[in-house]
Amino acid sequence: MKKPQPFHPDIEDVVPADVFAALGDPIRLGILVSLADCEEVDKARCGAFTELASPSLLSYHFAKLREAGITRSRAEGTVRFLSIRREEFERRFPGLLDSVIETARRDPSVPRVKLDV
Amino acid sequence: MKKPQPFHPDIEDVVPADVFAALGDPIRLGILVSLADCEEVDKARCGAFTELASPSLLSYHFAKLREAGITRSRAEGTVRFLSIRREEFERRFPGLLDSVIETARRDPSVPRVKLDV
DNA sequence: CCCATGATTCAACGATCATTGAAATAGCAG
DNA sequence: CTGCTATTTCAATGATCGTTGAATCATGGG
Repeated sequence: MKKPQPFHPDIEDVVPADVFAALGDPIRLGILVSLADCEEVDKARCGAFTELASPSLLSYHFAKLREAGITRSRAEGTVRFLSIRREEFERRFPGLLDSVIETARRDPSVPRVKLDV
Repeated sequence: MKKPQPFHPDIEDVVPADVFAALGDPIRLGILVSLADCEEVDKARCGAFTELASPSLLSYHFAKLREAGITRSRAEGTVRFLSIRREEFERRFPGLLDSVIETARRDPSVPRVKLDV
């Protein structure tokens, strides 16, 4: 059986309160800024975030971000790649993601991971 | 005994994850955009929000917004006035509040109240 | 002083959350 | 097929959340 690609909500179904709820956790903000700071777009493995939390907890947080329409997760072989749904999200909530990322990036309370080689 | 003015966190102690958590509820977003759309700045009574929820539930949500550093609450006689901590918040998280409010304002899922006379 | 008004506090509830560790799954390499 | 690696799922936990309704408190007006 093929491993199914995970569920991604239609961006139009995403609602502001759910987005903010998903952002309301330091680990998830850490995942987001780490992704945003990653040069190699769409090349961030899930396994690269282990400094932030245990694998199973990461999986939980990945799902939260994904279900809030913020990130996309693509299975490729045994690995999963994570990326931000930039263009779609920008269309849906213009300007929001940029200031969220800027805010999180500036703040030392948000944990980080270096994703680039 | 004088009714004590409620607790407001030092804006420097406010952390992004807590801000987003506070924004992660439709009623609280509704309070925020209603405040933002109010012409008479600093003149919004707590009691003007009863369309959004019961008094006790409103009180709960007011506290969440206040403790996240987003709003200010000033007791004056038997009435309490609510306002957004605009300047302070803008200094602490430049640009964030504007795009949050714009996002919430644009979205029909966020309930609203008409505060002006 | 008593009462009405505006608002908060409290106790309770079920629901969801973040976290853990163990088990399951899928693909790849031998 | 066998095992190895990357990741998710599941079951269980305690904590926090959103909501309700009753009780409380503070203030101003009669």
